[in-house]
Amino acid sequence: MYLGMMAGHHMGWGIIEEEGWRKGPWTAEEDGLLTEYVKLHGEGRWNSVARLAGLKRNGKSCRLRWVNYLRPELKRGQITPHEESIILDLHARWGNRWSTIARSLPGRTDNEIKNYWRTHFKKKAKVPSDASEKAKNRFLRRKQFHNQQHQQQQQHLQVNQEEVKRILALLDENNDTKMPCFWPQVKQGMETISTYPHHTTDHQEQGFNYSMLNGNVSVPEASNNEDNFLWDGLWNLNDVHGNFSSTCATGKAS
DNA sequence: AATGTTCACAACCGCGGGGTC
DNA sequence: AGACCCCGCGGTTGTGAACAT
Repeated sequence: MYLGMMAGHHMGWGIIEEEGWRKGPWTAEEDGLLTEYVKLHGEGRWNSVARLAGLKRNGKSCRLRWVNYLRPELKRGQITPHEESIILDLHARWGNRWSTIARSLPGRTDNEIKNYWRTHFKKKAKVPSDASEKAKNRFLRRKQFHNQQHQQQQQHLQVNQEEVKRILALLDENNDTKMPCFWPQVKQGMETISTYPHHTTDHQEQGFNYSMLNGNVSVPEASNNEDNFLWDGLWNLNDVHGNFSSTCATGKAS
């Protein structure tokens, strides 16, 4: 995807600023240095990176590169239809609070979601025109392709459902489900899939009625593929209910 | 085939909040 | 108290790819 292209050659800039900071696309070598730095020192103290890792990048640039691109827990690939529906839901609720929305989509960054929204939905608010109709058609074609991919993904997910139910049963036994940070995550290949309960259809009237918010954890019925596993990290809805710790938020450095 | 338009996304910027001295 | 630093957020820009005409 974009990685090889961006890392492989620069696109006409890669400027050295007056202060000596490099700007523009990151090279594979810089990525390696930054990754090595984080392995050794952990996330944070970004302004030390230049000195300690031998990078000619300012802290801000390093942090951004790590958070949006190099973090190992990042999901690659297209936004799935169910991720899209979460984005729509949460955007309707919170507006452009991209980082908040991103916390409900493990492996996705605020930048990614922001870009996705701008590309796919911002223009749709305008009056339909020929051009937008064509764009819509293109989008639908892509979406159809995504759906196919998603169905394949669901097949993998079904394998994990048994595991999730097993964990939930254990949690029920221990009556321990009021600990949102304890919500299980299931590994699927390189991806970590959070397993929050599915929202009900009337969530827009009620705020978010994800059942676990009251500590009542239930496994969603396997009604259909599209909605079945709409479970990603909504314990981070502390903004809504104000009483959930977000310390388990994905990817946040301490 | 050439040209124009739109999409996708990495990266930058400015700003503000929180912590520390 | 306030100056400074670090960090994170949201908005914007720039560029190549993909698509349409």
